[in-house]
Amino acid sequence: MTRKLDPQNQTKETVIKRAPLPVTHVSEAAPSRADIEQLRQDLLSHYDAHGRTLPWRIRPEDRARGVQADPYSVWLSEIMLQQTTVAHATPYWKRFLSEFPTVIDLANAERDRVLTLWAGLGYYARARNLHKCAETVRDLHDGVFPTTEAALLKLPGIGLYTAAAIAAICFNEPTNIVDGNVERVIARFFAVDAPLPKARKILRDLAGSLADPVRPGDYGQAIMDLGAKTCTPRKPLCVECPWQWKCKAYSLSTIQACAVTDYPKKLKKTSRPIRSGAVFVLTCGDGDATSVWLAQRPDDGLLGGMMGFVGTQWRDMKADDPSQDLQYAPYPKNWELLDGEIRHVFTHFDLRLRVYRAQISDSDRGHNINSGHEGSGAGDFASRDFDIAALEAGKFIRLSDIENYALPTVMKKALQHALQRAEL
DNA sequence: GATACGTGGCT
DNA sequence: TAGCCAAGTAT
Repeated sequence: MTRKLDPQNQTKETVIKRAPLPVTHVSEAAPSRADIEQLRQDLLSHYDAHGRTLPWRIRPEDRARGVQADPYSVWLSEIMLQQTTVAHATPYWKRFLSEFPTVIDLANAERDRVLTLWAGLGYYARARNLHKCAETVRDLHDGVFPTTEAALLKLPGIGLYTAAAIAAICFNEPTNIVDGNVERVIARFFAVDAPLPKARKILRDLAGSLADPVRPGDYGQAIMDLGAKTCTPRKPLCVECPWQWKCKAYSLSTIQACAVTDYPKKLKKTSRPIRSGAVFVLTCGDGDATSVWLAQRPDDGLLGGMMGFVGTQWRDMKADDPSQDLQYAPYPKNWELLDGEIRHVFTHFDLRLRVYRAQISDSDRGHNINSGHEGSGAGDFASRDFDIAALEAGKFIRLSDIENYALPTVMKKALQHALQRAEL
């Protein structure tokens, strides 16, 4: 039996024949062939009996009849589920599929519309790549998803995990599906002492040694389910685990040498720095006609391509200087610094955001905002030069229409803050 | 290989 | 509260 389970590791013939397990990292030798067969069977039986019904999965009875999943909806789910919980992603998946029933529909959509539907899901590069990927499938693949792991891997936003998952689930290719769940299950099963993230390669190889080539998609989903529902990060339910009989961490835990949750070992994360800055919420009109000034952020970097309020840079607390805030205002006006701060957590920093607010009349709007070139006076804030580029990129958006714009959560918080404080 | 990249839920 | 975690990818 020749099969490739790892696109990064294709030089050798089979998965079973891996490099010898490094004794320093693993507490026990690899399971026997017979054990591996038993483990596969245990997991798949467990999956057939208890597998979750998720909307992008085909139903068990259809699966039994050999029906294959739809690559478009599986791909959509896999991208959305990257670093995201099922509960959070599911409503988005339904909305996307409803508005874009096929990959062609998605490719033909405006990117801004895609970003709007994605708003709130986070990691917005996923949405930009999602659209790019759909365009690629439309333009380079006749509107049909490629069917191999290697070809899928070339598409934007599809990495090692997603390519393996789609190829296995939709096309029955015997790939090695490794996500965070699998890493945890495998680290416990083999009691791998090497800490994450350095242990990735070891865990990947160990995972590949167990992966089932006959039902690769079911196996992959089964082991991910096992990690999500049974072999959970905090309180694993070893009592119901089909792999308990061979699990090294469980075995060690029964002789009180360790707890199952000691695995996977991981390096301590450095604490998140705190950054701060300010945003300016400029409103125009009132009541139902209230509009706010929003600009599209540059395509690259944080919240790339999303809409947001104009503001200062977000800098390390120590480098942030509130006395300079008004130089970044989108419009010369008597800005009110609102009480309180927005707090928002990003992956790599905590943000504290001051919110300024000002209101302009419709006459101001017509006269100044759209021309935006005055500012020759000296010293007077009301006549300074302001950021014309930011102005030209922005526009007034009706609050009643704001759901049609790609506003990330941090900006929604700022808007809420400004509107609430304004009422006081 | 390390770092950038969102958000919400749970303890 | 503060930290951890969730079906990772791109650079």
